[in-house]
Amino acid sequence: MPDVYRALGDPTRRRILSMLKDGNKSQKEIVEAFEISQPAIKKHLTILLEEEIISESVQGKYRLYSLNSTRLQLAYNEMLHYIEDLLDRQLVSLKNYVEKGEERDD
Amino acid sequence: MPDVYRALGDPTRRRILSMLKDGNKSQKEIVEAFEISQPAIKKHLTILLEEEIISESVQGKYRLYSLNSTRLQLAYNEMLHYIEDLLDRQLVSLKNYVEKGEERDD
DNA sequence: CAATCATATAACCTTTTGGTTATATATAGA
DNA sequence: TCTATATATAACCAAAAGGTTATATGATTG
Repeated sequence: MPDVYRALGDPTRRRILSMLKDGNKSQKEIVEAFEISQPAIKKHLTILLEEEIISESVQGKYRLYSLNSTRLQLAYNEMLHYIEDLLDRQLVSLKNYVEKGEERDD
Repeated sequence: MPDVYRALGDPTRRRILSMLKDGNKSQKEIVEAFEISQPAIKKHLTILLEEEIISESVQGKYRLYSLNSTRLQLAYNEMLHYIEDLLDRQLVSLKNYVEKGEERDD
């Protein structure tokens, strides 16, 4: 079972994911958006692929990366579950929070 | 700002948190519940304390640990919010999920 | 106060993580 | 086909993470 925490545990990887939110990106584009080397980026991408948080597709000489929404949503649910269980009855405003998050406010 | 991903990123630490869900525990009790050494547990506790996910209170020769629910919830909200932001419009059934989770089903 | 029990700390080890540079491979185009 | 460009891989490095054992400290109790 893939480890979401591992995937999201690094700030560079979170920045990569945020980039992909705005549409698929080639490895080159990602590399150019950071100050670290291409092999370093490649390693982060490999980890994100391993944890199935992103997907890869080959297009000519380019590699395109995209968010794996399904997996992210699973991760989300997994985390929700875990914290729900932890906080149990003390979980006061989570439903509230999500509702606010989606439709902004009451 | 403390790094919640760091605190929650380790399975042993998540297991410790799950233990504390069932009531406050002394360090000794926690150590006994795991197969690793007391100093190893102590290190995990220190990290959780640093990130303010748990609190400590001295009681005689014991150290009692308890969940810091507020902080824990903030931590998860931060992570969940990040994922929400990633999924943005694609986040279809989150509200649904939470509602079902809370009031069972339709 | 001596012994015991719970916790703290020091020193050390191995593996993982996140990075590097140098170089190989593969595809596209002139 | 030769060249330029995109990506992959190898070899290496330093620091952090997660663990160990040995030992010190501090509180409780016989």
